[in-house]
Amino acid sequence: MVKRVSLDHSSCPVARSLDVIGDWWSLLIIRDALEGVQRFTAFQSSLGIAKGMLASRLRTLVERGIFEQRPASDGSAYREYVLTAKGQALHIVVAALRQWGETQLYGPTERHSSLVDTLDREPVAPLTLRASNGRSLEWSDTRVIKVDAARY
Amino acid sequence: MVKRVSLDHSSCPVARSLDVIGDWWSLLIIRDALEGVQRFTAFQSSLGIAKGMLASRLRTLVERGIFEQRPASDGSAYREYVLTAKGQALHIVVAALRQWGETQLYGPTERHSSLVDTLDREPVAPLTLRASNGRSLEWSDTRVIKVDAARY
DNA sequence: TATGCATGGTCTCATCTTGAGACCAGTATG
DNA sequence: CATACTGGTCTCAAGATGAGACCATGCATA
Repeated sequence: MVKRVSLDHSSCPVARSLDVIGDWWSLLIIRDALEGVQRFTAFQSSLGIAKGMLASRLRTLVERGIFEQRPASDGSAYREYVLTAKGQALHIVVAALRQWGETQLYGPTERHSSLVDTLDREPVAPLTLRASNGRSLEWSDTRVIKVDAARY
Repeated sequence: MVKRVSLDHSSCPVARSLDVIGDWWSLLIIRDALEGVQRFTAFQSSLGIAKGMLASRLRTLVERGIFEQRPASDGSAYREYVLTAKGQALHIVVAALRQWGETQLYGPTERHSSLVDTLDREPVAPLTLRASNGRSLEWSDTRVIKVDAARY
C-alpha cells in the first residue's frame, strides 16, 4: 500500500503517529480490539468494513507492530489478531477521542457508549494535561519545542 | 465532500469523532492551528498539502465548528482561520497522539519536537486514565458500556 | 466419511478521493 | 502603475475504497 504522502520521517511525533494509524479505519479497528474483538469476521461484522480493506489494514497494522497474529485461544486452527503493547498503548488516544466526542458531538438527549471504571462503573475522569510535578496545565500553559525542520 | 461511510449517527463517540476529524489531513491542520498557524498559505507551506485539499478541508472544518474564519488580526483585508473552543478541545487528542508517537515510534537517537510546560520548559507528564476520584487506572481497569446498537 | 457451512482470505471492477498544477480575481507593495 | 502575494477554483491523472465474486481450508454432523 503505497501512500501518497508519507510522514514516516517527520520530526513531529503527531505526524509520525498519523502516518501509522491516521487512516479512516485503523483507529476503529484498534478501538474494537481494545474492547476485546480478535477475529477477522468479528471485526468485519462490527465495523461493516469491506473484506479487502480489512485484510489490507490488518496486514499493515501487523507489519507496523500494532497487532500480532497468533493461534486462536479457543483451540481451533484459526488465528486471531491481538494488540501488541505498542497497540495497547493507543488506549489513551482512543480515550481522548472518546471524551472529545462525548462532550462536543452529542446533544443532551442522545445516548452514547461510555468508558467506565470497572470497579464502580463510574465514568473515568476527563483527561488533563499535567506538568511533570502533577500540576494541572491548560493548553495555553504549554508550547511545542521544535527541532530543526522547515517542514514537518 | 460525500463520504463513503458515515459514522455521523454512531452511538460510539470514538466513531463520531473520527467522522469529523478522522481523515488524513484534518488532525495535522489542527495540530498546526494549535501551534499558532492561522493563514491559508501558512498551513499550506507547513503541511505541503495541495491547495485544493486544504481549501476543501478548511471548508468542512469550518462547517463542523472546529474552525472559524475571521478578519486578519494584522489589519489586512485577508482572513484567518482560528480554532473554536470545540477545536481547541482537541488539544488533548493531539497531545495523546504526540506522546504515543514519542514513546513508540522514535529510535533512541532520533530527535523530535516536544510539548513542554511554558514555565520550566519541562516535558508535560504522560497522560493517564483516572477514576472519578483521581485514582490512576490501567486500561484493564476500565470497560466500555454500550448502548443498544448491533453495529456502531 | 461425505456433505455442507463457517472462516479468512484474494481478485476484479466501478466509483470516489487525492495530488499536481494551471488559472484567476482581489490585495498589498514599491 | 507594475508586480508579487493571497486565497482560492477547476481539471485531470492516478491512487484508494466498496461491493461482491470466488476460493482453499477447517469444522461439524449425520
